[in-house]
Amino acid sequence: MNRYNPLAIESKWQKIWEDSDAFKADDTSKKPKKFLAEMFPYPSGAGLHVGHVRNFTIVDVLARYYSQKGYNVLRPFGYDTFGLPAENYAIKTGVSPKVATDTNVKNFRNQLKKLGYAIDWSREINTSSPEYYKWTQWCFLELYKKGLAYQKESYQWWCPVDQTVLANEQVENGHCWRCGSEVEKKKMKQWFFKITAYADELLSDVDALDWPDKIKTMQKNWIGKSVGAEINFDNITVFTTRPDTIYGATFLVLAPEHPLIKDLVTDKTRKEVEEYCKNAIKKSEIERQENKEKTGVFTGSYATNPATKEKIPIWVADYVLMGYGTGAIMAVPAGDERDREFAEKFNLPIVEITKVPETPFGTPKTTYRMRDWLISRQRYWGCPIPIAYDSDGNPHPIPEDQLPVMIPEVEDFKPDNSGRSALAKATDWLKVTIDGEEMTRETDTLDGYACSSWYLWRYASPHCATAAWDEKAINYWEPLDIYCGGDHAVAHLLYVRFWCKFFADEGKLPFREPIMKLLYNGYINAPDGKKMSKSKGNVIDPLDVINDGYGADTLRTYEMFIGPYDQDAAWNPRSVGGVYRFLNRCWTLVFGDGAGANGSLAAQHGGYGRVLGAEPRNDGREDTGDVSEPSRKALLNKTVKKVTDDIERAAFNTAISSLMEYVNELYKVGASEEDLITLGKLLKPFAPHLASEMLEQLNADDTWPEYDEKYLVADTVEIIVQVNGKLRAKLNVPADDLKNQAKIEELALSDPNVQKFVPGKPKKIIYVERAKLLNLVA
RNA sequence: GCCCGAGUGGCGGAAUUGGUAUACGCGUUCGACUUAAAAUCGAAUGGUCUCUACCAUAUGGGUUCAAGUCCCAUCUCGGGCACCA
Repeated sequence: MNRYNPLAIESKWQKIWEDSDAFKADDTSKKPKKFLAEMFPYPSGAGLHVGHVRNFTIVDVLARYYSQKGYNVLRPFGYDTFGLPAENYAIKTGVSPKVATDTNVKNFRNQLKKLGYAIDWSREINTSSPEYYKWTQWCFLELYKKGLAYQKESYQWWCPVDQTVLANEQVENGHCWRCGSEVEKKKMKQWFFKITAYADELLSDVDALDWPDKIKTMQKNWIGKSVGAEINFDNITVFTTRPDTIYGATFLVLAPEHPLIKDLVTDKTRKEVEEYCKNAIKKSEIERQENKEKTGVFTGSYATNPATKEKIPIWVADYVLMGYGTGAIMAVPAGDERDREFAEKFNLPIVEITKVPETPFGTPKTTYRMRDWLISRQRYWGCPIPIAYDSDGNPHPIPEDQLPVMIPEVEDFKPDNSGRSALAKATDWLKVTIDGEEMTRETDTLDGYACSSWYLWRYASPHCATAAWDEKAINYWEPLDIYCGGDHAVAHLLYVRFWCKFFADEGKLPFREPIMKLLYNGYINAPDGKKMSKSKGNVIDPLDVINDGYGADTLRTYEMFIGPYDQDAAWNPRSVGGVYRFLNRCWTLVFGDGAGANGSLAAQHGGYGRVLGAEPRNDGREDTGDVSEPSRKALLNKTVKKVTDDIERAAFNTAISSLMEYVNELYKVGASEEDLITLGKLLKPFAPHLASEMLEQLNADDTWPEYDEKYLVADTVEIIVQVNGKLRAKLNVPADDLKNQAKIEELALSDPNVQKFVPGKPKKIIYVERAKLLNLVA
């Protein structure tokens, strides 16, 4: 007896797709293009998890849907391979990050193929391959040439025991993640990208994007535009958004890092102020957050309030941040809660604001919360910054013809105790000659987000050897039509917009926004509703689900059925079984005993399938295989419309539920060949292997079915009759009568149940043809 | 603290423009098939109640012929930001 055997069907089709390069995108096609991508993954040693599967399947459903619809689809794949896990693994085991990464990529690729994704494998990219990072370095130099990559002294986490720089995520509650000792801040020269140069445009262009409001709001808040004024209090400039409250300003507060403090202290206050500043600067942001209790010291100096002409004291406090505005504020305790708290603690005057200045004060000024993007990483496993220093310590770009600056092979991957990455251990590599001058290479590498800030453009021409991206390919494919991911709401999605605007200004991209539509998917949690984690032992391995016998089609369809794509969902093993049952029913319709082992149902039954009559019913009900042609057509067309509309609006869960309804109905009324072909086509984006098998058996292609409006209109319609908004009767009338309100009213009023609730003449009658509803007000 | 989002059966969820609340799936129950079980197929399944009636979409108000959907207030949960002047 035939049985649905997903694993056999899936390996068969995966081989066919692989052998035929089935998903290769055509760079010159005249068909309309669709370019879709997921946020490319960091290939961890653990392999794919169910969250990846959700993310990638959404893209796959859309990619397959659009190619079935006749679009020229580009659906590439890549790996974000630089990063700390590989480096830490290397430090621990001595295995080179390159070797470990290659293994992980290979594993990911095999797993992706087991899921049947419609990926154009000829476009695979990998950010740690020299042919890729050569162009990341080129991007850096473009920014450098325009002054948008620059160096600045900045504080960096430093572990005094390990003698090493730490990344933010390696600091846990102010302690080194490895040795547990308290970390310090160390002032070091660091590279930055001047993203703030684009703050205004990044903000104003957000609104027009077809992105979730949540992400748009987060980006806006992150950029954090404030319009205010700068006002001089003698030689101290403050920033305020409320210049109108200046009559209430009773003291000034400077950030501990403020450069003027040293000039303001007196012999009496110097020691105390210096001590305070030193401690405040050393404090981590976490500590500043934890301790909201106001602290501060008086500098000993006074400034003049330009409005009241009064002398007001100048204080230093760590609740004022050097990185925002001017690093100095006028404190208005009567108007600002923080200033009030500070004034109360230190007994400073609180003066009600009785007067508003007649003329606007100071210079209008706009500031942003967003800071420039710190890109220096003192790490080995990253893209080397293509810079060298001359004997005076001045930076020079590595000439373009010397790119890529390759990552040197080293034995020991630990950063050294000078705060430099392991690159500093490659002594030969460090030396470089530029224009005849011997120089020393930069040992910092780039933040991984730099590598992912341009990969979407590389996808258009991933093997282009003469440029980061080929102009023709960019013009054809870009910008990206649909991007899907569940992370990086601000960082990556802001950086890629920043680079896009920069390269557009350079004339290298013909658009100013890189991503037209964003689908931001939710997480998949463990069956207990908690986050999956190795330590909790509640991880569901997607490959286990496949190999348990459910197969990739069930896994994919289940993850699309689990709930709205943008909401978090908990894994439910029983529901996986339900989806498997559904696919099994689909299979049975075409291949089951009732369908006959050879040939389609239509061939066997001369038009109508089932299944019908092939097995006698044993449930005592009549076979309804002779259901009328119009109602059969109505069902089919209704389903095509529903599934099409649902995929378009990314409602994958309801698309699948309407396919389930369709199948349930076909079991009752029998399936025609057209029904089965339509089912196969509609099912293919979700369960491509099974659907391909069905369509092959039925001798059909996979073109997306069209629906015909005329079949959606049934010959009879059901009218809802309400009394005072409550359902009291349902009327079945010929469709033509929908226009005839008088007749419907008459029918409704003659219904005995309606008469019970409407004893006399109704006070008011509302008829809504669109909703097929009549409401009588009694 | 501020800014978003959400709250619907035993469970996941559906209801797209204010118009039949609970689609679809899980679970449960019953039936068919079977020596039996599994699988499969069919039926039932919000609550109260014998009466096809009343009550139910977090809570309390409101607007409307009509509210899960709109407005106001409250509670709970989730996410983001967190001394940004």
